[in-house]
Amino acid sequence: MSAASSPPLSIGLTVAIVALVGETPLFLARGQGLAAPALPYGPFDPLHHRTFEIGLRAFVAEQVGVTLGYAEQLYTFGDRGRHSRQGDADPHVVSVGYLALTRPEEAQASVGGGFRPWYDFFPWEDWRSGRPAMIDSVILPRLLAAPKPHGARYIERVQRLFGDGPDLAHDEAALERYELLYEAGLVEEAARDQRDNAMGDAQRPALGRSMQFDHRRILATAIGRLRAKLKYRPVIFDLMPEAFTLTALQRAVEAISGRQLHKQNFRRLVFGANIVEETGRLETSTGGRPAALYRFRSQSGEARATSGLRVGWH
Amino acid sequence: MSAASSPPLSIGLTVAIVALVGETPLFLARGQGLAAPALPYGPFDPLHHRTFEIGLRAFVAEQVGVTLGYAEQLYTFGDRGRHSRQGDADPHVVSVGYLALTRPEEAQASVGGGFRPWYDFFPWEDWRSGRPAMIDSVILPRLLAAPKPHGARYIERVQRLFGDGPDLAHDEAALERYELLYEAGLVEEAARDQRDNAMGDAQRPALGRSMQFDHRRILATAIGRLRAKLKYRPVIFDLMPEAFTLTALQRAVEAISGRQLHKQNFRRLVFGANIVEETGRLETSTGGRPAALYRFRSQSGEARATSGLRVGWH
DNA sequence: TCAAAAGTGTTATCCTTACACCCATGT
DNA sequence: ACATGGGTGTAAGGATAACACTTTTGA
Repeated sequence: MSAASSPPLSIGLTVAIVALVGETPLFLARGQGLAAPALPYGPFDPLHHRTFEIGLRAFVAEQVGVTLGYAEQLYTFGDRGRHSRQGDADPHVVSVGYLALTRPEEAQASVGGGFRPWYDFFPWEDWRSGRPAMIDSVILPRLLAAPKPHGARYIERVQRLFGDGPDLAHDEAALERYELLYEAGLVEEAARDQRDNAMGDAQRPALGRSMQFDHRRILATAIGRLRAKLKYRPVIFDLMPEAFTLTALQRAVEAISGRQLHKQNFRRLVFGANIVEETGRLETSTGGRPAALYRFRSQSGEARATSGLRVGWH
Repeated sequence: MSAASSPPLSIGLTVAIVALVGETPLFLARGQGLAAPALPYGPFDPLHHRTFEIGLRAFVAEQVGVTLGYAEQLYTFGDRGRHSRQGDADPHVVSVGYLALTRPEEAQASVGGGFRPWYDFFPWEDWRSGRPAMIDSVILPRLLAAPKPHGARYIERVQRLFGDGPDLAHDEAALERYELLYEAGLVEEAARDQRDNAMGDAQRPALGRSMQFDHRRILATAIGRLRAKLKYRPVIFDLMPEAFTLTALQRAVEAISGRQLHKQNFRRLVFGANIVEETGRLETSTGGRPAALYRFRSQSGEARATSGLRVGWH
């Protein structure tokens, strides 16, 4: 009856640490220069740390000197081969993926790595200036011309994830989109992972920058989860400085969700949720009329500072 | 850089297998009679199984003879002590929790365990006949009279999870509710897990039936996830027989979500989503006018058989 | 005086909610 | 005939989407 007879494995923690500087969503990457970047990861040692999250905060503080705010578990990645490289033996590391948020101030202070814009790795996820041209010029043609035999639902998935139907509002489906591109062999990781993949070497796919191991998949999971969470929990404020203008808040939500929002409706939403309060101060360096500075209204009251911003797109 | 230096741990799989017979949501429990039931669990061996899900299906088929339909990972539970009992040494089993669905036919055919109604273990989650009386008569008084010092947000959480605010529609918050009850010492597991808990032995809490280890927490996670999923993916059909009446479908959604729905609105929702099609047959044994039998419209077309049923409560 | 960004009032539209009612069958 | 559950039309109310406009600053 006991599960203790399973073979010993090592368990790792891998974390997507997200910060927002201005209108650019960033994540903390390890590895500079030419090599494909990786997410911070470290072993989980239950003798030293009572829970995953405690272990996570400890190794992040030690390894990269960043203090984490909000953290949540994403998914546990255990596929065989997920941690192998080239011709290595397979150590089979099972990894518990986490999403963590940190404030813009921390994004400067990191060591042994740097924060990078996440849309460099997922250019098809940034719809703030409208539907990215690459979807129609590159992604859809290649997806539909993909040589390999796909499942019955393949066309349906392509349509839902990249088509121009009403479901295009699905900003949360970042992982599904990445997985579709991976399956169709359009990201570099697909070619790297499968030697037996008889993909034409003629045109390298290179949709977005690639990462080591399955870390881009973990990052896609993090993006999707964060975008979903925005809508029902006020997590956006964990990415904001203490005080902010309403436009800055809107730009922040737009940056994370990768969608443009309607100004008035966004304001109504924010005020309706009773989620911010005025500081009384003004921000004058915006270039036009000075903007009122607000702060997050975390102090309980009976106000529902627990809800998120159920944005509907522009 | 490598995570391979972490100490060896054993990894288990624990699964909440859900079925629906009539209007009763069930899960597969191991252990009959007096002992607290447990969820099926088994070791994960990466040498035999390439992924968690493959390993899961294998051990479930072998152990309890049930064929799984839909399966999805829930959460990985790794807190120290989660697998200890009474005075045991702590083997620290990390467990990857899964939700799996199976058809009503399978619910009869299981061996070495049986399917049990999940609301026996979460009576406060069944709102189909209105707000359960026990919330006002037992849960709220005890939560508010809880002796231990709680976090700053405690009252806020009580209000949000069990109060009568507008957020009461939060059927998905099953895990949060269970955790609140656990923290307040109102479920048997809380007393069992903490010897140092100076809880008055006078009145045993016993809110709902208890389970072994942290399996009730995993089940709560499964319930919440399934309820959420219903709203954006047509998973309900994985719990239905081939053909069903619209009322049966409505009762199924009501059973899972624990809420009563409005007949006409539910029908409009179903037809609007273009998610079912008529079989042409009728069900006559319902007691009144015969009902049309429908089936799930999985065949693609351009119809969006991918969406769920965004129900709003009665 | 003009550009640039903040901030607001108001309307059209759709979706949600809920009322009330009719239909087909078994007893 | 009537009880039982299946099945539908339609109107009220509220949330959403988008229009166009005014205000306040710096250059």
